[in-house]
Amino acid sequence: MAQKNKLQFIILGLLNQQPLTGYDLTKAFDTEIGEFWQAQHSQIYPQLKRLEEQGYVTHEITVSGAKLEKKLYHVTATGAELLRQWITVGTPDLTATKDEFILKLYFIHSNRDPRLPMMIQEQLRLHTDKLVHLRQRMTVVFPDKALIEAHYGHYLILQHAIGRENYYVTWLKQTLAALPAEQ
Amino acid sequence: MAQKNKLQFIILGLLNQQPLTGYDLTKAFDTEIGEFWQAQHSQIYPQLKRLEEQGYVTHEITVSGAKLEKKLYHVTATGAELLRQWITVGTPDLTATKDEFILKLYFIHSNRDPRLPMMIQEQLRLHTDKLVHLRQRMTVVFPDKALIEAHYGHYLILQHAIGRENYYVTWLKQTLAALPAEQ
DNA sequence: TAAATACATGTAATTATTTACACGTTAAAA
DNA sequence: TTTTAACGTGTAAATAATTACATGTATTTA
Repeated sequence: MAQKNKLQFIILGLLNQQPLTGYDLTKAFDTEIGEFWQAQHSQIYPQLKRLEEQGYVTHEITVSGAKLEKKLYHVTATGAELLRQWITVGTPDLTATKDEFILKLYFIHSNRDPRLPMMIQEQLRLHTDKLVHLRQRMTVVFPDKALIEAHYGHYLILQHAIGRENYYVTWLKQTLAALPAEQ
Repeated sequence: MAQKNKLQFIILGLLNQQPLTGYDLTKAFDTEIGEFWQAQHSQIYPQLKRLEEQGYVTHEITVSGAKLEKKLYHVTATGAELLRQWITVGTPDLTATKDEFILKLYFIHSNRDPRLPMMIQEQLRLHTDKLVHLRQRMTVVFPDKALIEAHYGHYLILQHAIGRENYYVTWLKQTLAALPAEQ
């Protein structure tokens, strides 16, 4: 029971905060949720349809401008209950992170491999950029304590992501510094 | 080009160290590789067949006991070259970690939610156990410096995993301690 | 006002991954 | 010596996820 369709719960969770369109949901995966889960619109629209068939969400049509129809989805009482249950049951499976760089490292046997410095420097750039981006988001999304209290979980996961990237950057720097000097 | 069949490279990388059977490869995903990638035997056997059709690996049959046939796979010259290329090209995509617990946190809005302490404590147990297990592996796999030098990449990823879990545990403890006292 | 970008919703095809089915051997423990 | 666990190799079915196809509207910028 590894996957169990987590996407449905994420959608329910997002809709439980406020009614959204499929397009809005898709965008949510580009920001904070995207830090921990990804989904394309081609996965989201069919999932919304299924959730509606099962009675967990409903939609109303609104019209923007002259004729553009939007479907604004919101959770039903049973949908909210399903969400509550998902959050309440245990989460005993630690899924392994699929990190391609780390995977490559495994196959490098010598600390004198000439590719190592370049590889680590590339990751250092990427993870430093990400860290900067996350810290920036923290200041934008949580400028004051009232907002932290109103969206505590969101605050926690941003804080967690920052700490995680910070560790990654620290580890990369250390690893780079520990490499033998080039001959 | 998000996925690009990384499994094939992992298999090539493992076979490049020493000839292995499909069964051996499957087991490798239970230990260190499993820390960063998972695959079942139902994925591995067909992949081995495809790699052989493409000329990247070959196999020889050995017999264990009276009649148990094993297929021992090893990489070809072109297979080794494909592996080398994969390691050498850049790794610019930071794939998001899919962490179900963190996902659930996002939908908890108040730091007074009665489920929070229980949820964090469960994760604390899980990640502490994992940390203990990883540290244990470090002492078992790398008892001396010579082994570290011979398998530097393997050492690095174990060290990285330990640091990552250590951060996770620290963050969970901190988060638990920062929760408001129960009423 | 024309063009570009963002908004908006879907389906089809392909690939990746998991779970279940299926069969047989060998070595170790009870 | 029997039975259990580990060894060993595969396929089938279902689900998850990505990429490509397909179409049209509204708003903003040049």
